[in-house]
Amino acid sequence: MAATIRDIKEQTGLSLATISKYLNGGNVLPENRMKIEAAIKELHYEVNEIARGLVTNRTRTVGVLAYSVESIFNGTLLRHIGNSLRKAGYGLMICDSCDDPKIEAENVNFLLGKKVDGIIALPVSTETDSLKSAKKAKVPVVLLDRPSRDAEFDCVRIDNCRAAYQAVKFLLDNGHKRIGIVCSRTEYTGRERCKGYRKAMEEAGCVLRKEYCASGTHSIEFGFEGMSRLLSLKERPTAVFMTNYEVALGAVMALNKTNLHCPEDISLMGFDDLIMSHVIHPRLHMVVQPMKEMGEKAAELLLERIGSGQQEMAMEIVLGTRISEGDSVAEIG
Amino acid sequence: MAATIRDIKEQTGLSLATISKYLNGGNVLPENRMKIEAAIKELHYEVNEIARGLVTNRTRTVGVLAYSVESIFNGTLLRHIGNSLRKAGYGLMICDSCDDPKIEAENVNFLLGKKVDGIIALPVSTETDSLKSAKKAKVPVVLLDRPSRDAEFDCVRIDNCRAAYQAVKFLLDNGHKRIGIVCSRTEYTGRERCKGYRKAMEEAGCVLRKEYCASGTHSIEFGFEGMSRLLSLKERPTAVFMTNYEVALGAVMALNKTNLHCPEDISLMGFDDLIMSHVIHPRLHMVVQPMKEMGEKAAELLLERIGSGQQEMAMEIVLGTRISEGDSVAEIG
DNA sequence: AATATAAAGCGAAACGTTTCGCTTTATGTT
DNA sequence: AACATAAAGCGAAACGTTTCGCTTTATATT
Repeated sequence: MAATIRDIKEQTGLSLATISKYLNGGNVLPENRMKIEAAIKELHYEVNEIARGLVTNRTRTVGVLAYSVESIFNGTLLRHIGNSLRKAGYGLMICDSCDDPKIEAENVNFLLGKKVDGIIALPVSTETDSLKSAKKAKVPVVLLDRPSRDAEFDCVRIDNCRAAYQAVKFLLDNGHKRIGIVCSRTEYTGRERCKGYRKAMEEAGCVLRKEYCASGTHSIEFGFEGMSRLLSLKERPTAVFMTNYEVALGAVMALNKTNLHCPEDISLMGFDDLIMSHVIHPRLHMVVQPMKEMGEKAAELLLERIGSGQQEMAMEIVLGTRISEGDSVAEIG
Repeated sequence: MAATIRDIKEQTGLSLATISKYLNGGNVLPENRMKIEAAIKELHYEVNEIARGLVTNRTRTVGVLAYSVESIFNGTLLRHIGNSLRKAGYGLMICDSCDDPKIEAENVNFLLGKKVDGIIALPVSTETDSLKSAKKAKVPVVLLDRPSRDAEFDCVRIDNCRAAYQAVKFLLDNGHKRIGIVCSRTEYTGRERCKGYRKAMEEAGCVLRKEYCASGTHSIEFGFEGMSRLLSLKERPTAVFMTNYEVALGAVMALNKTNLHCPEDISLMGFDDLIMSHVIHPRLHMVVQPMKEMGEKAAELLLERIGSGQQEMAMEIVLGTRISEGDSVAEIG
């Protein structure tokens, strides 16, 4: 049906090799270049990527392994990854691990079967055994957001512990001492952020009260529940750090249910600058991650690895974060 | 590097044709079957989908064109589409249109270049010209959530007008007469839902007050702003219908900012049963769409079209909705 | 036992590119 | 004018499958 390089050959009288050379940016006499271009236009020729893939062993397709495709955080990351890859002519085949390591492992094999040129993975956990088969098949892997425990893969991420440390330090600097945390402990990032909280508190000589640390799952529900718990304490915290978007959303809803006000009665510090924050009243102080850079860097690094072909030492790109100031933190005592 | 069918041939002494037949589920003598299976295991053979694709002209890959990949609604749909397709051995290549028709058009061509076997599209608008090139290339297209203006493509969706009608009818049946609406008018679904609202109101003989209809973009921001507007009216509505998830989220936040209570001071009806609803207090009444069925049906229909090969008359699958009752609607007067 | 029929196997061509090694043509140097 | 060198073009093989049309083998029927 569709025109092939052979039709171009007939039309121009040139050889397949020459036409192929033209298609891949090689040098061709101006005269022949014209001929080829005319023929391409006339026959609506487009190169068949499948055939090309068969001989070059390249599909110009990258697999994206997301621990969950329902999270808005990942949606945003996905957009940036996609935009970057597209510019390079790469498509992305996405796989949803549904937060299940078993599905993740299946997905890796599926992607290898589809002969992707590389994989960007937002892994379910730091236990990245499922990715070993990719390594064995010499398909480059770049982790995003979450590193592997053994640091055996390239990784683009932020320093979660440090980011949390700075956030809590900010609260401390504003005079807060009784600082609570609503954090998810089900995934790496949450645990790291919790560490940062502890470190800042300890350094400041604050006691780490067990009842100030509400930990649970990465969900709006838990954010609601955790915050409710903190608010019902006899001596409730004067400030609360919420370790991610979903948790913050639930937590703010819990606060709204009471007749306490932010920042008069309680100060808040969130994590992840997603659209919600523009609408919550008062505007939240929050740690912002460079989502765009994260997606772009991951894409960039992966393309580089694909290009080089050889297996290099794993590298880590750790991007900086900053605190976006809102009106949710009061200076006290 | 990897084993090919030729290696299996050497190992077993059978012909390529026979092995290929086995691989594709054809009949082979038990004895030979054993040999082949042993060889496959020993050599870790896996069929090369690229080579297969070249001759069958099938990639077992489906393109998904999403108007935005940042919306949580689409994330959920994506998960269901992905799960269904995967079961059939299909991968999905996803493209983000960023709510821009121009990008959408580019994406279609990109997908055709990648030789996808079919496309599931959540189009930016009902103006689906960009998909015509897919039609020309005989690549089946199934629209999801939003139909095409000229009904020229298969489509899986709900009856938005009817769903909204029922929701508003529910409010009317509970004695409400002054019913407001916060709706997005930037996309098809929002406009249809608004129509349903009007129809129900008119049928009930209620005046359609202009100031009760807050319309704007599909965003949390607008939900917040629109609801604020309604709440500040001298004679404010006794009930408000919010036409989608984002708008509802913003609207509830706006309500929380005031000291009005739901359902004592105002009743609420939302749209889309996403996780938030389990956490908002009080639990929202809402229209729920069968997201899982939508994703599955779209996948199923597309696979059917891919299988049949021929172009059939476009069909529409319109799924039912229901109202999930919460505690946000009071019976009045 | 002869024959008809079904089942299994086979060789070769095809799918649409890229690439290797070689030849031809053009350009520049002495 | 002869030659060296660079540039462009070419034919053929290769990539790893599937599939077509045919042959061989096994099974069933009379």
